Amino acid sequence: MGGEAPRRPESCVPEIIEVEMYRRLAERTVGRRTERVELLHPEYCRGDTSPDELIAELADVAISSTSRHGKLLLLELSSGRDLGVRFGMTGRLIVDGEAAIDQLEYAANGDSPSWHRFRLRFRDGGNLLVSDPRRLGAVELDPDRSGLGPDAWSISAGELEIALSGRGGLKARLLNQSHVAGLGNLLVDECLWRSGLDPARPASSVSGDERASLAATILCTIDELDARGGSHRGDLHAERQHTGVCPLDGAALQRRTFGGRTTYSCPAHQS
DNA sequence: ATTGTGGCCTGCCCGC
DNA sequence: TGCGGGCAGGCCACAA
Repeated sequence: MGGEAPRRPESCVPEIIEVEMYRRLAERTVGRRTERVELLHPEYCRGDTSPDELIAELADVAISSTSRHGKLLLLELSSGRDLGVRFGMTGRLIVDGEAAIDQLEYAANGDSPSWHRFRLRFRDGGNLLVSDPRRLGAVELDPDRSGLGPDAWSISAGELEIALSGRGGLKARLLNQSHVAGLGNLLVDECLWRSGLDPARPASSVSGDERASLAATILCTIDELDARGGSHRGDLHAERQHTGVCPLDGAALQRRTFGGRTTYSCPAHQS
């Protein structure tokens, strides 16, 4: 075996794109009525909702609509309440036995019944399932969204200006969900790489022109990677490794840590 | 108000 | 072949 190509499993860590895929899949549950909920791992119910309350509220209620704010998936219930689902780093949504990510990718990571944390059973016999090996995700009724910034998929230049105002590093601000909701480590690295901006720069040092460019890049990158199938399909992604080189100019990529997150950037064209 | 750190958890990969 | 250490893309609490 050659062993030249880096072996990195296709991963589907839920950033904004994956959660939007989950939301589209969850659309299949709209209009359907629940029969009961299975909280297969009680600790998966967090925040202000108790397991008993969750079980009671999700028995015999219809799904009215779905929405998403950043990485938070919301199922609006006919009772007027919302069911919020966070996916952490390893959460997956499966509706009626079908995953949002296409079969090949999904099979690469597999699935195990022991990872199943939460299931809504519908009266029609189908179900909505959250599978999450690491249990870093959670479900909660009426999650507080007041701390979330504007959704990255529709962020305007003005909203980005507000998000980047104040102190702090550029990457840290973009990752902080209270400033911009939805961007994760992969998308931020990809967007900054495409924009030619150094993640270490103070956020406030980004000029108006650079900000406008970054806002446009965020929108088109999300659209493009959505079309490609996920946030791990960025141009930079294959080079996110120790020997990685910039796909643009061939420079050896710089590997640093910001806020505990591994960051890859190009020292030649990101400044 | 913001950054940095550790913890939460488990799976996976690598080296021994 | 098996084992132990290190690492992981999110998020939260906490300290500084």
